[in-house]
Amino acid sequence: MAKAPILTPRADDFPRWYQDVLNKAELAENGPVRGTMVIRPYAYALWERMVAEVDARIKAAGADNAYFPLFIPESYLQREAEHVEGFSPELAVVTHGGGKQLEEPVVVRPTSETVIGEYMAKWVQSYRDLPLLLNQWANVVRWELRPRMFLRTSEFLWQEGHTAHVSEEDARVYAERILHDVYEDFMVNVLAIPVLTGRKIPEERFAGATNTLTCEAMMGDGKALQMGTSHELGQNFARAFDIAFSDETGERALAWTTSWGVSTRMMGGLIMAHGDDAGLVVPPRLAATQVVVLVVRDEDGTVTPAAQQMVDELAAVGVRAKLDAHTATAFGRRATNWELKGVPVRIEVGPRDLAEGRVVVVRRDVGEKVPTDLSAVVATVPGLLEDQQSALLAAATARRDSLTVECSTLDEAAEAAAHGFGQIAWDKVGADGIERLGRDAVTVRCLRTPEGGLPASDDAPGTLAIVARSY
RNA sequence: CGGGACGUGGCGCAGUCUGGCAGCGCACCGGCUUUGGGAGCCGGGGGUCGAGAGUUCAAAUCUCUCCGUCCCGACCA
Repeated sequence: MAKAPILTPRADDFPRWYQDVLNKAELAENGPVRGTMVIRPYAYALWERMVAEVDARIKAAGADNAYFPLFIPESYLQREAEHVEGFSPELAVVTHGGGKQLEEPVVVRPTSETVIGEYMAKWVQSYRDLPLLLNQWANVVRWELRPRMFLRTSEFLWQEGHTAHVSEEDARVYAERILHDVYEDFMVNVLAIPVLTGRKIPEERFAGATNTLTCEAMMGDGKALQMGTSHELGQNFARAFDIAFSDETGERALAWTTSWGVSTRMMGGLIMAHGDDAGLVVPPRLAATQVVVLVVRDEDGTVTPAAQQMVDELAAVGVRAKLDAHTATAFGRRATNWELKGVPVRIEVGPRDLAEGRVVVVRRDVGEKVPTDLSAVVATVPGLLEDQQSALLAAATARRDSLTVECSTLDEAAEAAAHGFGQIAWDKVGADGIERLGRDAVTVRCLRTPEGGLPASDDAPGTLAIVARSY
């Protein structure tokens, strides 16, 4: 019997599908204040996994975690002209505290370049203090006109790295190292999302940066999502906050700084990159729960212990497994719920299976059901998880590539962006081209060399532009 | 911030045009029967109809103001 679909089909209404997934998979809901978001436990567990994986890579890149305050003196923001101009429209400003009007308003951090710059200036005296490599996990606030859960909320969680270096070259190399070794590596190998790394055009640069590098991913509707950025800040913040040091020759010099971040926006990317009409699809390496062992029914009380034993054995070989023995709820509903939540592998165990010495193993991505001998399950699951991990990346890559069109005119590029990405020679775009594409809500997502590398400048010869509609 | 749609138990909606006891499906609670893809039957509980003001004997329904949500455009991770 045909049931009404649980989720609005993606092809019918993608934004509605996204909302449905958030609700039905119990990921998040709106907070009481416009633009704020409550992250529910299942989604927060995924975020914690992202944090763990990204944090490990940041530490491997040599940065140390620290924490800087939520409140920033308004005057700090004003020290860097472009920075304050860029962020003013979206600042939350506290004017009262302790029942009195404050002498100087404090802003709730939209990002922490300014406070951290102030302290870097204190901590950096000598070239021997450099590079100074800091990171913090924090919440930030940017008042949003048009919030969308996870993608653009007024308050979001992120990681912001801030570094200071002796030379422009060192800063550039480090910003690129973060882009590739931390962000791209995490997104490709853990999130199974193929990202295009590239250089932002000046209009899309971070306020106060001299160069912004980005990871751009394609979502299920063909639109682009900026999943992470790494900025070269030149000496702009060093000058504003006097981050200066004595070099080897005793000369006083200004440091070169970088900053870089990824946020809870990645949750939105995860949902929209892999999700299907049955719900979320979580790549196994990310999944907080990789396997759910589902007791179909258990009249005589023998099935649940067998299932629990399987969970224990899976845990013993390093698989994050969970037992679902809530047999008061019908089997079909529970199966559907785990699919909504995107758990990579479901193992169904019922009395019939035990009698036959096997279980049914179901893969979330393709829905394939494989009867498997009880004795072989624990040994096959890790390989199954890895297969699914690579299948997700392969599928996402194939889809992106098939929706990426090489174009030779702006009209072709705009047409390509109606469905996916357009690739066009950057020198064919220019200011007029940006205006032309903008009429179709298409923007330049990033610039790349023909080999997929990072262009050394905004106008390097041969540079290609990736254009798309974007979130 | 402009254009459009919409706010009615937790979720999805009808009722609004034409004012007259606040309803339906799902979810929730209890009982029995069930359980291999969204269980069935019986019995329950839950809503100041987004907020405020106005018109009226009477407002979910008419008028005004405000707030919020979603979609489309200008800004962002």
